[in-house]
Amino acid sequence: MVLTKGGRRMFPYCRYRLTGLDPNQLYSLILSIVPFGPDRYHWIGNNWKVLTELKHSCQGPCQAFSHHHEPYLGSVWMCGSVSFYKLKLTNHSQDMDEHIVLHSLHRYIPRLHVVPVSDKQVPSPDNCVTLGPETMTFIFPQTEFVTVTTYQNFQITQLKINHNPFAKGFREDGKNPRLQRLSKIEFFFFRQNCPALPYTDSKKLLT
DNA sequence: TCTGACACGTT
DNA sequence: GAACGTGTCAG
Repeated sequence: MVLTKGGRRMFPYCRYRLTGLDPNQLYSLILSIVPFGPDRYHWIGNNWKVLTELKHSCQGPCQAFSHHHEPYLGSVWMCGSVSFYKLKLTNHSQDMDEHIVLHSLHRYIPRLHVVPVSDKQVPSPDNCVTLGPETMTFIFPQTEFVTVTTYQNFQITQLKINHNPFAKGFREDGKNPRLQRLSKIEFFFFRQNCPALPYTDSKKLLT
């Protein structure tokens, strides 16, 4: 996931489908992002490798984000999928916009907290949700990610460009003149160095 | 490694 | 048309 000073949305974002809730009970949904470990990683070769094994965690307290629709009855939450697309990540430790502050080049994993809420304790800016003993927490290992400020892996970049509508302008079938100019430069460079391979392979070699 | 300006696309 | 969300690129 990319971190920026001003906050960057997660993509892909966390989306869940809930079942088994009490249809008549109010629930708040909280997403927290916790460190997978204290280690700092580097992209070396074609893998993430531990660069430094820190003896003491440099992470702050657990970071949490309330779903923007809340609280709702269990029957409402179970109607469809629940998305946290509005959640933003930042590496700015002094962030004042309620984004989740993370450290670059670290591994994290999101946790979903389903919090039963009584009618008398409806959350508000002055009354935060508390994760009590009745809170149900779910962790999905496949949602683990590494934070970066600059993409390290071309395949991930390409995956995001192909699936994120806001990055449509960078798709190879797009009409971005900037990309077309780069393609011509790459093609020229490729022909000078490796004229036997087709053009599509040259782009992989050069990136 | 990180930042900010930038062009382009979505909402 | 404005605000916002993207990856790129130069420094």
